[in-house]
Amino acid sequence: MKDIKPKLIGLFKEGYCTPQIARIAKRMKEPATTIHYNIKRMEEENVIRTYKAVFDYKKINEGFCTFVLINLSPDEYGNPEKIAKELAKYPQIESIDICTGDCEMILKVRAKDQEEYYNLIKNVISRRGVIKIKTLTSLKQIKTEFVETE
Amino acid sequence: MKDIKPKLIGLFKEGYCTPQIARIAKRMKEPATTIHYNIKRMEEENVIRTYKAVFDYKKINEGFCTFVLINLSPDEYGNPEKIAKELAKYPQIESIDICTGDCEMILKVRAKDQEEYYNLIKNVISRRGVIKIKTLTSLKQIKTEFVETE
DNA sequence: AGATAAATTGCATAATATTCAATTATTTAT
DNA sequence: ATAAATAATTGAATATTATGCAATTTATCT
Repeated sequence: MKDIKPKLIGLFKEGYCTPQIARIAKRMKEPATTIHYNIKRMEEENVIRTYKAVFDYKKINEGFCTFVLINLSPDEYGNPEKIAKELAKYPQIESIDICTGDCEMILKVRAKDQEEYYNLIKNVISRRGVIKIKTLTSLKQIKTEFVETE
Repeated sequence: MKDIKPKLIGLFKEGYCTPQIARIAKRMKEPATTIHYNIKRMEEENVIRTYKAVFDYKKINEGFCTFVLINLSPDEYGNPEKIAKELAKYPQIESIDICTGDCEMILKVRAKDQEEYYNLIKNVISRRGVIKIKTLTSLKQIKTEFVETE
């Protein structure tokens, strides 16, 4: 048996999906060509970045979700983006934002469990320039990526 | 001229997309029927919740992004989900999580600008049961919904 | 090991996206 | 205000792609 599921999940996290033009056309009561034209324009203008899947993360072994508030040392204030872009490579990190307020950076992280998260903190997130980390653990997700999770 | 764009954005936020089976099959060097079978199974098992678009939010008038840390009054600790589910109706709210740590609930919000966000705080997020709100404003988004942004 | 269920696959067909050319609407320049 | 140019809409034809089905292989259970 081939282990297709993990590969599919990988591809679907960032793309490999496409709009359902016929269904949209029916729903909006417009010709499919009109819908097609408008969508292609939005793609060309980069209004739409990608089409992707949203998962039940518990079911794909990413049930442990946290928000990580990060403080940087003053020497790093100049280019927080350098650190951010390195972190972006890690597939457990759903989002990265440079912030104002109590912290300079906020991550949303999805790991298998507390242990995997701990390793991520130890090996990836803790690094020169990061002087403080505060974790808020999600106990229950009501909505994610604009999708209500029942 | 028809105003198709906003309607498309609404549909694409939560669905109206579908996997590109042929492209995945080519990429993974497997027969399309095999890919099809595996995807359908993941859909039936609700491993995949939906297929959707990811936007350049600045370009769709949702450039003002914040994380909102919410404290609830002790009387509401019993069912934070009630409030959460009411908030979930609002399309500006990308995610809602019930948390441990410094707050009981954390939202990710995308509004047009500070003014629209202010109105959301006043009219929607502030309500009986919410005793404290702290906003962290995103200055720059490096990654969102698992997708690196530019 | 044999029986049962699950997964993989090729082929045929149905559904869908895409191209193209023509028409209509909108914007720009004079 | 009008003409010219550009952008958006559309239907019909075609090219791609998903899907259903039956056969085969692989895995699971007793």
